[in-house]
Amino acid sequence: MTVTEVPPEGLTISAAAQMSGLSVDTLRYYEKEGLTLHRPGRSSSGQRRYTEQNVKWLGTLVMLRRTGMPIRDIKKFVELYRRDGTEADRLAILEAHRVHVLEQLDEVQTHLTAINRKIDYYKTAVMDGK
Amino acid sequence: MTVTEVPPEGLTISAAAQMSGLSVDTLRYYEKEGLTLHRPGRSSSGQRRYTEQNVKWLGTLVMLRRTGMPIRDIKKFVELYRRDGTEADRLAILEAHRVHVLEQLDEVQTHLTAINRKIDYYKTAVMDGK
DNA sequence: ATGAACCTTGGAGTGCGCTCCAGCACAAGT
DNA sequence: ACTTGTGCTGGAGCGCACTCCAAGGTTCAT
Repeated sequence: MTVTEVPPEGLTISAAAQMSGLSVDTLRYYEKEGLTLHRPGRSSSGQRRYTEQNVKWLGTLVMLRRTGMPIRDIKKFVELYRRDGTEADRLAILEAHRVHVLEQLDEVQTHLTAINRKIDYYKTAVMDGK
Repeated sequence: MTVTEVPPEGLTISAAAQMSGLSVDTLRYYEKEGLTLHRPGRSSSGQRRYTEQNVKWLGTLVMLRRTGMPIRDIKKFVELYRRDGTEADRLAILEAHRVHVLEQLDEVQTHLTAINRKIDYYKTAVMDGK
């Protein structure tokens, strides 16, 4: 039940980049920073091969990054993730992050209504000929 | 009907910083970058004095920044703002920005539901004793 | 009148998150 | 066989938005 087929021999880095919405450079950078849950395997000639599991984790990284979690915090999360019995800690991090995201959203929404007010003001001003 | 009194001689930079939620350094940086609508006046000894108008504009800058508008785009907006008859252009910029903010919000909200799902998963996992 | 607390400037430095590059190896299509 | 494309590494470079610093001036309370 995969959205897009991942062949058993794995995806090339460019394919994984396309699927995750990240750039090839970013993928290598994340790996260098230790953000991958498992490093992707290598072909006989040393090229990365991404499994479906690898790609799924990239999705998690995107989720965390695009909600504003800094690289170094993600790193801590991943390190936890790699050890068993850390479920409670992972939960704590996610819940703290959730609160953080909600605060962000709230602030942006407040500013958004101010933007809307300004837009309404200009719409009237422009309509009234300059 | 001002929220906090602004004396006629104006506020010091640190007072303006406190009111706007920006740092003193950021205030000077924004001014250097040409983000102020009007540069604040100076005391006899050359210290900045912020009027209520100045402080209000800082609020606008905060609104644009915290919704993700880059400094260089704000700069263009301010330059427009300083010229008369640019109301339609200002409106266009604000509307484009509004769309951008809505897109951002939407993406973050999507990721948020994914975070919530993960949290629910861990809540169950943790409850079931590790 | 001495010291702390504030302000000024120009410019250097920082942290973040990529992004790009050189120089090389391998892969795939024709 | 050849050419084009893709991949590898280590490391340099970049854009952004501040943030800090040195060196000095002013203000004010004790």
